Amino acid sequence: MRRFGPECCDMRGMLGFLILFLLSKQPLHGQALADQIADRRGEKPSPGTIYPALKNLREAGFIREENKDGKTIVYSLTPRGEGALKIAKRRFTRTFLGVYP
Amino acid sequence: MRRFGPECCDMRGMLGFLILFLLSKQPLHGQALADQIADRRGEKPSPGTIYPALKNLREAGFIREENKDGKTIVYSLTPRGEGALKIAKRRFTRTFLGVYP
DNA sequence: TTATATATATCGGGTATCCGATATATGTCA
DNA sequence: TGACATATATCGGATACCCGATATATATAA
Repeated sequence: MRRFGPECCDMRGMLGFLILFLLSKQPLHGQALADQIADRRGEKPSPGTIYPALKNLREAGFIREENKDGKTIVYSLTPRGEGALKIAKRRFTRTFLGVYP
Repeated sequence: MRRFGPECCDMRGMLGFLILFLLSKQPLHGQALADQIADRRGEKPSPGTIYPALKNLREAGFIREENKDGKTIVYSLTPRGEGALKIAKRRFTRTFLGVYP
């Protein structure tokens, strides 16, 4: 099926970026994160999507488990994650300059 | 290798969107398009990337060959492509709201 | 306690996406 | 004319990305 960018159902590479951005505004646990993404995209990422993505970001040293409160795990950005986000945002802005109305 | 979004070397799905957006501002041929993308991203998409992407968009009815001038082929948006871009831009804006500084 | 709902985790698999290499055609310059 | 650069095109291959299904653990309710 022919797709392009944000019209299609998945993010194809932008999910990690979006997660970092959302966590930079507010520490969240996995499900709350998925809910916020659902609000934006219109479709909630599946568990098989969100948890591996969080794992990758954690292994990359970009996020950490802030609060393991019983069932939930709250994630927040590490200093390294903040740096990576800053670079990514700059690149994102340059790449998509003018797309915003 | 661990990557996320626009920090990595490819766009993973955003390329078609970016092409549509650039062509909506100005009809371009393949190489000029690749050069504009290079200006934004910092890296020029390879021929094996840009031409299949254009082919997909053309087969989807989003762009057409406007001017076949000797060696170059100038592409521009069709009405259908404009409609698709409009939807995609709305979705993009919602999804990445707040990312721009 | 038992049953149910929620949160996290992982694995297998499908596929879109992109690149490198290569090929063809056209234009340009000596 | 020949040599070379540019533009387009396609193919094979690699892999990143995401989903569906499933599993485990914890919390809550009956």
